[in-house]
Amino acid sequence: MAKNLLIVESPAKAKTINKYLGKDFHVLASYGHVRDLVPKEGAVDPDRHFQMNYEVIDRNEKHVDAIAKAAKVADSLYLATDLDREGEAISWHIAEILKQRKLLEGKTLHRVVFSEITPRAIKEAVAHPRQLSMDLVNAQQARRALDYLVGFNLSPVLWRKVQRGLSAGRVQSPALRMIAEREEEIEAFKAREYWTIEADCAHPDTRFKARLLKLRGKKFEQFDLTNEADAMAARSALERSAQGRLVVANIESKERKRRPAPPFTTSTLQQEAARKLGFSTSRTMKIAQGLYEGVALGDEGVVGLITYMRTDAVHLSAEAIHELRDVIAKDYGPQALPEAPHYYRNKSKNAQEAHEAIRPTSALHRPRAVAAYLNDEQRKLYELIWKRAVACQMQHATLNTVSVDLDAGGDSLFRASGTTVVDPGFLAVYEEGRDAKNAEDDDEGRKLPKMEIGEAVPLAAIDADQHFTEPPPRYSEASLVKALEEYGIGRPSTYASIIQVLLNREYVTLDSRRFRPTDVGRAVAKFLSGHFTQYVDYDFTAKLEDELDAVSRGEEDWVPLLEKFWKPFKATVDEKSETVDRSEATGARELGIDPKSGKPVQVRLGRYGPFAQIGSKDDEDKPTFASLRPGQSMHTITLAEALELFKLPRKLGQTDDGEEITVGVGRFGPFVKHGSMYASLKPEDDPYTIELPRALELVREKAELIANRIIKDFGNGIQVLNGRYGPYISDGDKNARIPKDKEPRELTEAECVELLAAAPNRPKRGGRFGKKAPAKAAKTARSTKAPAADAPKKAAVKKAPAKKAAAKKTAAKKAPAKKAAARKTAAKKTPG
DNA sequence: CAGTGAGCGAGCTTCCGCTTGACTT
Repeated sequence: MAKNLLIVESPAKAKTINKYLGKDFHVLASYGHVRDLVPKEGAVDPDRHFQMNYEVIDRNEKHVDAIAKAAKVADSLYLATDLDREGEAISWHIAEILKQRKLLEGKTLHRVVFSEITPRAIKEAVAHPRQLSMDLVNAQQARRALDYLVGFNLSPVLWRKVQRGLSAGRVQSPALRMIAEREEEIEAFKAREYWTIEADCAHPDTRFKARLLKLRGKKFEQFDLTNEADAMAARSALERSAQGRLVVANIESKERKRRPAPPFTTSTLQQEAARKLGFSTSRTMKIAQGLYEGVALGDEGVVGLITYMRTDAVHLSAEAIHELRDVIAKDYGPQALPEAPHYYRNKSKNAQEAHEAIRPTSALHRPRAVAAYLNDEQRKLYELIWKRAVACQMQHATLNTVSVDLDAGGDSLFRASGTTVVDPGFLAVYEEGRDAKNAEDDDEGRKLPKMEIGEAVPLAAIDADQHFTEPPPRYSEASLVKALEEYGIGRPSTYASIIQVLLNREYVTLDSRRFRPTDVGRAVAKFLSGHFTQYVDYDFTAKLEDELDAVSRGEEDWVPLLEKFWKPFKATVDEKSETVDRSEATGARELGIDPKSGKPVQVRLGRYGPFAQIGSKDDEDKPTFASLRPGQSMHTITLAEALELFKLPRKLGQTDDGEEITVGVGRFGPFVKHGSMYASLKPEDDPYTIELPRALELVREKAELIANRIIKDFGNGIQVLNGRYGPYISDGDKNARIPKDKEPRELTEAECVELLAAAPNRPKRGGRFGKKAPAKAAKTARSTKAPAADAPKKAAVKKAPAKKAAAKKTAAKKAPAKKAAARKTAAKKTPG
């Protein structure tokens, strides 16, 4: 048995390191954190020096046990978790657990760290162990406690003031704020008209266009021409003074270098994969995880193709640079190889740099060579990572920009620019994508004809074009991640899940891959930034990081740090809970007066979302209510649109048997009702205009569906049914899958009873509390165990209803037609 | 599963950051 036990966080890492260290070492993975605060109230006690109540994370219990078992027979323990704050804490927690289980007696415990997975780095680390840094651990505990205190105190305020089940946190709330504030900017934006003037030059060699640079002795600026009359006048004047030609007044040629982008971090990988491959952040991470864990490469066996994908570091190991340079010289020639390697340093302040940048584990695994073993998405992502890493060590590109000034007479000038590549350098392999095009991009690759000063260039036409400034764009997943990283909010391992939280809470929706805040999202963002300003400030995390750094350097103590935060925070929570009015917090609006009743019309945010209301609860007769339609927002709805909502339900007519047919909008969208049967409208149907024949058709379809749903009915509640995922058995309470080799139609009652008994227990719906999916259920499910073994049943019972409801919610949401986005078309450029 | 929204107040929700698998109605 191995004498030494070494613990790392990731099992893939454990596998690799095992190979490097040989027989004397047994390498195990902790699978991330092993202990965490109990996920309920009172996990941190501010009254008792912020004492923290930890427990082993359920899903990692088996890994902890494996570590404990191996520790028992080992002589020495090496805790080799990541070298950052979180990694130090994991090591400490493992040590604490082992101490509690009395497994450390008579053993030596070492802390070792490395920031790259190479044989050299690992051996070096093992040769130079150190002790656990309690300062670093305490910095982590402070971070953990603060996040808990913010989240578990702010969220309940939202439950009381806005809506049940909502959440707030140090990271998610500023992220939401960004999206909500961008929406306000867009709504407040007033498009400005401006005109550009271009000369269309008919040079005998090449036709080209030139932008107006100077008009009647004055430098031409964006808003110098803001209406058609002025633009036309300017154009005519230019036409008159130019007299059919422009004279070359000046030629400037400038050479400049372009340097390759640094190798990928999590954030830049997510951005570039979105730009170039159209991947979502979670897609990118999933594919990268697969490449990291390993791919079967024929004779070579299973090989991890990339280094760790959750990193904020841009540095590369010496070995990696060496190999990249070899490949560059071999594949692209010695002139593509700079004399010295390029070293990159991190710009983001909160970087913890526990890993290398994301790179191929070996540059020798060229994309073309491994392509056969990868699926489509893996191939694309690997190629991107490989090229970026190779390019970052290549020669810079040399570009030449030629600018020609053309005199139009009357002290007016046009300028044409063209940029050509003198030496492509790294551009031969890879160039980073861009989010927004600018004028310079248009010039790129454009080659102007050879001209000389004094030469007259024939003028084909002078064009004046109308433009409108455009509002700032809504955030995409990638641009949100970029913004978060710039503020130091969130970590590489959480970028994708932050987005998931905002979506799960229904704070935002993705529309054409851009974030739009919902009414609830806007209400929460506004409430928090208005009443808890400093805690959802974009700089809150950065300031916290400074303090945590001081703690980790041993200059400050973590308890006073928390004390300093907690007192004013708690006071604010208490005060706001008392004083803030609920309808103010939810952003209620008065729209005007209903002409029919003379009563005021309001939009408010209720338990089930935004709704319009005519009259108030103090009136003699009760107010009437109507939910807003999908796509409508309480921030933008008009009185007329709101009144329209009250036209439902409509009576369409009667069937022969005297049953009434009505159409209305319910929780699950527009529907036709016939007796007690409801049939959903299709996306192309409009509840306001639908007529009787179409409604009857929908009713008939629904009846048919119900008839076909039942494959077999045994009369005792047990049925064989047709569902979304194919046929299944149900006793009304519990469902069972049908084995592949069984024909559903031929199942006997006894077989069904047996299958139902064998099926896993599924509790009934969680009733009215099942509306939202807790982020945790989707993400970590910490409180859930397999119902087997010693797990308390309660945990499983708790989780399932929420998950079920969440699935339904999304399914129901797909049904209504997407509102066609009305877009302005004329705008081409934005100022600044 | 299908028209709720106030208020009464059972019991309930919620954070961030480390890591990988599990499985539908």
